[in-house]
Amino acid sequence: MIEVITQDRPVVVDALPATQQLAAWLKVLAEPRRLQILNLLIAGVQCNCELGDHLDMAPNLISHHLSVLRKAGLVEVERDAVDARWVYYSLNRATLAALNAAFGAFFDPTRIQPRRAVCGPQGNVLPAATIHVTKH
Amino acid sequence: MIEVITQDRPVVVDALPATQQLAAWLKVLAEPRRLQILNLLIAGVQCNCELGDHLDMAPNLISHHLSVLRKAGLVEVERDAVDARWVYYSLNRATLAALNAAFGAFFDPTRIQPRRAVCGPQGNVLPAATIHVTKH
DNA sequence: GATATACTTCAAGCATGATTGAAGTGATTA
DNA sequence: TAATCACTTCAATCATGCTTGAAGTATATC
Repeated sequence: MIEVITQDRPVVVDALPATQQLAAWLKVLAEPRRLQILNLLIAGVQCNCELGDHLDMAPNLISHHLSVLRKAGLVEVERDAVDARWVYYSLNRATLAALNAAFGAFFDPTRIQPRRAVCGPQGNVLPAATIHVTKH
Repeated sequence: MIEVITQDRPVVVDALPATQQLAAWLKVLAEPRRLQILNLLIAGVQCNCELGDHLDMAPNLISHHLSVLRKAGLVEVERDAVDARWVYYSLNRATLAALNAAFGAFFDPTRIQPRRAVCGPQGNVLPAATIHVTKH
């Protein structure tokens, strides 16, 4: 826990469970192929083979990514009642809702505070354009 | 581009710019320390040294992560007008708004389509609980 | 039972990127 | 001008995890 002093009372800028949970979800989502898989699941595509056809990926790789998504609670698994060899994946709407809530809470524009001049001379600030950007 | 057939008209499930852009942002955000840095920036903390104090990180590492955030357009840089040795980082609200919009659009619950039985016998589905989970 | 199907798990190889210490840059002060 | 300060860049190490091919599992069919 880190405390930042406001006018007269401390505000907690937690290093915290909520942020950690969001970080864990983002790590799972920060994979282009997993996002594509989610995109297909959202569109109603559900079996390993068809996901592979659409994304041009080996079935074991699809299986791996689906496993990661499943461990994160984002997708669920079912087997076909007629022929149980077929496996269908679907979205976990509750987790998706929690994810949306966590993301929205963290990046809520109204949370943004003005600069606190804790270090530095006094904090009169130059426009960004005047900065010397080093080229290499 | 991938086309999925709905009732009577094709719906584009693009492999697409919007998803690619979101994936790029998520990759930048999927780093616990960067999320913590953003969290501090949101709380009004802005110079490298103080971020380092709060997060117990070396200044060069902070600098590295801030550089990644800056290249993603999420933060901006300014130098102090009184003493230009001090550098202040702040959030780019426009990019943050675009990020929120992209995330919200991708994970919009109303986008979720019901299963399309394209492969598999017919798609009568068993509850997830009946699945045999292999242990090792 | 033997074979086929749909998928999963395992055991590498490999690439990306976080981390670290040292050197470098720009600005200020003595 | 020399020294200091705040920060950045560089080079190298190291860890995480994606990817791939092979082997394994569960289910269904012959």
